[in-house]
This record gives sequence, C-alpha cells and structure tokens, in this order.
Amino acid sequence: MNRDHTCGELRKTDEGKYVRLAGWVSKRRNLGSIVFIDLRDRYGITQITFDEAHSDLVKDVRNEYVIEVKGTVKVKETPNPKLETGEIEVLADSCIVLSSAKTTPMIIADETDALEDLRLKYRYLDIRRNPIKDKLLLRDKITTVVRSVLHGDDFVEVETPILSKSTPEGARDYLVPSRLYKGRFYALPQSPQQYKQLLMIGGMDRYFQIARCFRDEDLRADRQPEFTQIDIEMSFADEEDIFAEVEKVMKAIFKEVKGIDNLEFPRIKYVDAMDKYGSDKPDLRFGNEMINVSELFKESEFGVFRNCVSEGGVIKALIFKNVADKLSRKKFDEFTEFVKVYKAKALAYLKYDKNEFSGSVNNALPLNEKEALRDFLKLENNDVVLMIADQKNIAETALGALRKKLGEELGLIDKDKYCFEWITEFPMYEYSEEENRWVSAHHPFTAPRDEDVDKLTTDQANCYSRAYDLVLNGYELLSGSVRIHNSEMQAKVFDALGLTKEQIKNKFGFFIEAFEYGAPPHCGVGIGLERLTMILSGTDNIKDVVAFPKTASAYCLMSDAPNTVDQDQLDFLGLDIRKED
RNA sequence: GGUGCGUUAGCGAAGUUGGUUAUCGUGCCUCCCUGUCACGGAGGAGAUCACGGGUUCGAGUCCCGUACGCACCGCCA
Repeated sequence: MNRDHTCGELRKTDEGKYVRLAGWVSKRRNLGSIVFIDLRDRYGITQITFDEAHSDLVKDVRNEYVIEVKGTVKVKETPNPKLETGEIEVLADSCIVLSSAKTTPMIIADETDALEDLRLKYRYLDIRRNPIKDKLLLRDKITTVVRSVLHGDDFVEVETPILSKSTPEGARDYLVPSRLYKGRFYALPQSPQQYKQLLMIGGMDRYFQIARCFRDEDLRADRQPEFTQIDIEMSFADEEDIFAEVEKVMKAIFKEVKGIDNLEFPRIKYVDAMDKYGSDKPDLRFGNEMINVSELFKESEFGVFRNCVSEGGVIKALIFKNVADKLSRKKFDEFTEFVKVYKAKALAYLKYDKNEFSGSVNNALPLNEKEALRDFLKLENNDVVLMIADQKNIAETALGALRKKLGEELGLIDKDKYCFEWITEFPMYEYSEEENRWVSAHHPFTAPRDEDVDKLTTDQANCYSRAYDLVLNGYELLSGSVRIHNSEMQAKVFDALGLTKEQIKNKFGFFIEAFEYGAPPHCGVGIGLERLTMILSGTDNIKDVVAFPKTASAYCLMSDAPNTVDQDQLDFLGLDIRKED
C-alpha cells in the first residue's frame, strides 16, 4: 500500500493528520532550502512542501517521477484558489522514489503546446492531462447512467460477436482471416444489427449493449475506424416507445452531467429538414431557414435564374439579418469557393440597405425583381441574402453547409445550448450511380411507412421508411428504425434492391430463416457514444474522447498499427501478400 | 480516389527580394534564492531546417516528387 489518500481529497478539516500520498511529480519549485512539489494523480494535485531539514530528500527528484511521500497536513497561510486542495499542503518528512522518468517530450499540463500527432504518439502521457482525462471520465459517467436507466427499465445487456460475418451492403468491412478455414474471413461488425434483431426473435425483448463497431472507411474529425455504439433494441414496440426510452436516457445523462432538465425533442420529417436546412442533421441552435424563391424568378430577366427554374432546378435563399456591413467582397469570394466544394456552380448574393441593393447579382436582376425579393423575404436595412440556383439536392446541400458555416462565423450559435431533434421518415432507398441500382438508405431490414408499402418495388424514389435519426447540435447522434418483421415484406425489399434469391440466401440466409420462426415487431437505435461525449465535453475532435485513437489515415502513432507480420503467421493463415512493383 | 494547408533544437513557433554564425518562447542541465503555486535571477547545452531529386556561384527560402500530420469533398447500409 503506497497511499492512504489521493492527491485530490485533503481539505482544511484534515489539518494535523499524518498522511501518505503517492503520485506523479507535476511541478517542482525550488526556492533554495525550501522545495515545493505539486503531486498529481487522477484525482487532483496536492502541494507537498519540503522544508530546509528535508529538502535533500527531493534533490534528485524530477518532473513525472512517481514518488511516495509521508507528512503532516497543514493549512496554508496563502491558499491557492485554483486548486481543490489549495487550502492545505503536506509538510513532508519522507520521500521514496517509486519510479524515475525521462524528460517528457511534451509538457504535461492543461495547456500544452504539443500538437496532436505528438500527443497521439505519447498518448499515455496525454491522458495524464486534465483535458483528456476528464473526457474519459465523462465517457464513463455517460455509460454508467445509460446502464442504470436501461437496467431500470428491464433491458438486458448482451454481448454479441466481434468475429462475425461480412455484410455485403454498406461500409467496407475489416476482415480477419480464418486459420482453420483457409481462404475464409470473419468480418468485424459494422454494428450488431443482425444479432440484436436475432435476440428479439430469441425473446430477449429488451436488449442493449455498449458495442464496439468497425468500419473501414475514410475518416473525419468526427469519425474513427472503430467506435462505440450504445445499441438498443425493443420488441412489441414502435417509434413512440423507442423515442420515449431514448429521451429518458438523454434526459438522465444531461441531468447527471450538465444539471439540465428542460430538454425538448421536436420532430422534423426528412424532406422538411432538407427543404429548410439543406441537411438531415440541422443545427437548430440558430434559425436562418432556407427559403425557396424559385417562383419569384421563373420568368426572370436574369437568364441563369430563369433557366434554372425552367430546367427543373430550384433557387434557395438564406437571409442573415443586419450583417451586410460585416461581410466584405473577399468574404463572399470565400463563401463562393466554399459552396463549389459541394458542387454548386455559383453563389449569388444581394445586400440591402436604405433602399439600395448591391452584391453579385445586383446588375443582373432588374429593380422590380429585387424589390419583389425584398418584399417576399421582408428584408430590412443591412440584411444579406445568399442564393444558390441549381439542381434541388445541390442547392439544398450547398446552401445548408453555408448556413452552418455562417452560423458559426457570425456567432449565431449559443455554445451552452443543446438542441435535439428527431428526423423521421427517411427515404427507403437511394439510387447508386456507381452500382446502377437502388440501395437501402438505412439498411435493408428497415420497415417502409404503412402508406408506402405498395411503392416498395414500383416507386422506389418516392418510398419513405420508418427510419429515424436523433440529431444534437448538428451532429447525427443516433440512427434507428422500425424493422421489418414479416418475411413477405422483407422479400419485396430485397426484390427492390435487385437481389437474386441466390444472393439473398448467401448474404442473409440464416437471418431470413429466423424470421420464419416467429418474429415480434421490433425497433431500435444505435447511439454514437463518442459523438455524445464530444458534444457534452465541448470538443469537435473525436480523438479527444477516445483513449487510444487512430490518425486520419487509420494509423496508430503510438503502437504503429497496422504492422507487417512474420511469414510464419501468413503461412498459418494461408495468405500471400501481393508484391507491389 | 480528390482538394487545400502544414513539416525548422525535446516541444511550440519566426525566418524579408535566395547571400556570411538560423531567431524567439518554453522545456532540459548547472549555480543562487525560505512561501512559491505559470516562482524569480544568472549561466549553459541542444538543429543532417521531414526525405529524395532539380534550378543556382550559393537553397530553410524557388521547382518537382515521396512520406507523414490536419481539415474538407467523395465514401460512411
């Protein structure tokens, strides 16, 4: 036993106690014959003081040494308000070095100057810092609340296989070669989707799992190749039941973590979200909905606008109030480049002030059209209108992305606000230009809306599903759906996807068969634990909330994974590596 | 697969139209200091300027390529 107290717990009331502490030397301040050491562990920092008679004990102690000290708790004359333990110090009479340490490659403090790649290489040092440590603790707090709420409602935690079967639709799988079956592979699960549905058929009517998932796709600031899903599924239930359960979980988490208990969960249909915000995960912390102004310009003198409408495109407009004087020509050039990334051909903008118009389309549009636009949009002095005339999906997506960017840049977002919304009735299918066929927008086990059942195989473009997302502050926090639980309907969906009987049997055979033995109606969700932790800890970098994350190219800078293996290992698995020339 | 930005002491950055000994902060080491808590003061060590090629009398600086990192688009049932 190296300690009887942590470095975060001693207070004024402990005055006079003789204590034993252990931890890392966070900082050493040598004032001559008196030496102060900030001793750090997971719980905090306590100042240890070595007076003239004992300063030799720490003569050779350096930063990040692990030491055990014994001494008497003393109330400080000048407390340090920045520390929880700032009112006391420990006057030491003993110090044992448990472990020495090299000079660290980075400064271990809340504010470090190290860049992210260095922090990833020495992640175990980075974890000693509060900003990372606190996020791991928050993540633990969240899963604790989740388990508590779900267990309280009779949900059962079940672990499903990591060595599972490759699923042909969707993201690329990570594969694991089989030794006993040469030439065959396990796949790491992209989600426990099929297993949890089989658990429903198995009668585990309320299931959850804190499940690791793997997807071999390119990464982003909010995406890692392996991530954790709070996976929930329930039987004899529909949207209302699962929404209620998820809302209950979210409320409990926000209450515990933030002390917030006035959360709201509005619902928006997918088509409306795209129409108003140009996104299926709109950030509702600010308004600025897009407005369709196609009607105003269908006979415009401005050929670009007129032709766009006559060719079936749309003109979408965004208004930002009272900012015209803040946005320079250079800014609009930047915005134009920004929307081009989303395939938009151009960005039109108009400033309005004191009955004067200016901006990129000021000369192209006649006065009467500009005034009609002003009246339609109720423009006031110093307002700006941004417009994109393009194909519907491009105009919506590009302007939606610009809405988000401007919301951030113009400071329209209240960082202390948490805005949830359910996005419902996603499209059942989307057309894959690459594969030249309809593919599932969610996954092929998603139930269609009742009113769209007859469109399943005949009108894929207008068939909507009972899939839903929960969005929080512009992040897709979870996805889920009511599942298909009858074999005929499932067959129709496979048919619409253009799958042959042979393909269905190979890909989903065991799964489909299970539905012939009595499947309850069921639905569920998978909540992105990292995204939730990110939002609650105020970071936009997923690596901050993962203990040992990968880089944007799926590499571990600390362990150098993935790595090559011995020929022996390859031989066991019956694998040959193709030589690149 | 694509686009953009970046790579200079342990760490973070500066480095002008290409020109002599590559600058600053911090960390590290030594010495001084009894109340610091971003301690203070004095001194010192520490750089194949990512790698490979090219232009040039001369390259940290210009050009080409590669690697790595970051962000975004595609992708992510």
